[in-house]
Amino acid sequence: MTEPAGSDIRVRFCPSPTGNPHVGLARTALFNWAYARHNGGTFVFRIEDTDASRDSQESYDLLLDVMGWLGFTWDEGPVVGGPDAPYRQSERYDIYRDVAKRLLESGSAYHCYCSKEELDERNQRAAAAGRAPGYDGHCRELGPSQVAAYEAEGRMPVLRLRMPDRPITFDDLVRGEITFQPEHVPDYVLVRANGHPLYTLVNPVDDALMRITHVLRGEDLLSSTPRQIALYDALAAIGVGAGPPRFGHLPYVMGQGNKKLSKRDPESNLLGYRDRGFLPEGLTNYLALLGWGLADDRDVFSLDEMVAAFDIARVNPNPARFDLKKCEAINAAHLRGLEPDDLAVRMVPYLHAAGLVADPPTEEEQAILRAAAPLVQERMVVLGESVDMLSFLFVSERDFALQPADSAAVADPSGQEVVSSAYDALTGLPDWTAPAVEGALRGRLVDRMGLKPRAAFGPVRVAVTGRRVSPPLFESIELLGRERTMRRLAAALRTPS
RNA sequence: GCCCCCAUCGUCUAGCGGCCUAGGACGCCGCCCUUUCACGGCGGUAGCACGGGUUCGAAUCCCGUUGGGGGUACCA
Repeated sequence: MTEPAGSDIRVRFCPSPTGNPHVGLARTALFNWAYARHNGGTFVFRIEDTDASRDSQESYDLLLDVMGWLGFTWDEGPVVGGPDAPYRQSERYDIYRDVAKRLLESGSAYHCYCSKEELDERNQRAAAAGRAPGYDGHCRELGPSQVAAYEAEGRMPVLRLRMPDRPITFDDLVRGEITFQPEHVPDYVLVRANGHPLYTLVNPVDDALMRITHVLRGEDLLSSTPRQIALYDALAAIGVGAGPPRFGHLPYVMGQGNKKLSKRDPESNLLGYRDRGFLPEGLTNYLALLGWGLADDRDVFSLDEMVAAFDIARVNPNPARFDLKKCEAINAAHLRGLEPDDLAVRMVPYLHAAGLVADPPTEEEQAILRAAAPLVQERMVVLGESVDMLSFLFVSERDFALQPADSAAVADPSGQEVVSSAYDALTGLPDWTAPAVEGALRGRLVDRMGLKPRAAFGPVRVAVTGRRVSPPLFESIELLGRERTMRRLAAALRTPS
């Protein structure tokens, strides 16, 4: 086997369109994509939709959507096409039928007529006798008369691969050399009795046909690697492909406890991260950290930096637990690193979904957004939080209301006094800027009335923003404008306690 | 049962025989900054699963044990 290098490298990402795209999927896509881009190779995107009972068009659409969101552009695959089109396996059944036929003719595969019941029974007996279970090769060398007898019974055969009677060793890119003994890798089914090709056949066939050189996938597929290697060899023997690719088995992404992050686990739902307002660069950065690192002392990096440095040999084989807290921290770091104008743009879909701004925003909304972005930038972990932080700026005066849990701060007598004094202090303020507002309020409430800043500005904050926690007060007041600020202060004074 | 993979702070990890009284990050806890919340700064908490080897010397290499995970489908 010659080592493919640089631009000869071809990798693929080949999910099945079942259910919602999940985090593990994204991690596998990321590592494959980064490997291809690092080497200037080709990233092939293939859809493995041969299980009609579980696959759905909706899931397929979501897959494409999410790949675009994460920024994993593919060189060959759905939409963009390529020399080995089509890239949806459901459109390639003729190919599989033909390959299966040639595998049978070459003797690499054979028809097996054993029924499920017969298989179970023999397995049980083998287990009882202390032998390894698994297919026993019963139909390997059937004579013509035996075949005729089975057919006369109306049995329909499956197609099995004839596994070689020798150990299979491969050099895993992340784990090193791994060997399986032949007695532990029995002949397995490639094509169902009803003629439907299985994943076990179509995955290696397409890898061979698409000249895939490196297969990076989850470690759940590690033990199926030897049987696939045997198939790649059998395929090469009939002129399909050039033998097995290199394999690298990525560590699991675990959820809470010691369970693999499963598709039903809410933390695994990729769309949930987008809905909450994770940045694609934040999420991919965190995902990269699950088994890989840019440098000892750097956790926050861009996708470009990852591509430049990515090395599959430096991937850690340990399973990694998904830690939402750290994922959020990484995302927050990326959020802080954004240009404020960029942040303003990215908040729009979330504010729009909450009914606060138009999409695209009006010119006036845009101006407020740009001015507000720097105020909230270091206060957010995810973009969705912009809704609570900025709603006071966009909500109509008619809909403006104090948060019930916070309203006590202005309702009690001391609060009323503070708000009343603030109203007086701001009345007739010549220029409505944050420093001027601060000067007026501080002069009146802190210097003259002798209040602690906390006691002075707290009630004002609640009256004006509706919340005890808000962006910086004086800047917020400037942005809100004179008229709305005064109206809110006045309204707070009328608030019955 | 059998096969395969894995094993450093709570979590992600650095470490590839001496630089380790084990470094960083997240989290958590203090303190500072401060108009709230954050950001930022400083400090703290906490780990080499166990037992044998090999070696002058082991977190690092080997073997075993234990623990965890995966596979063992006419799913992918």
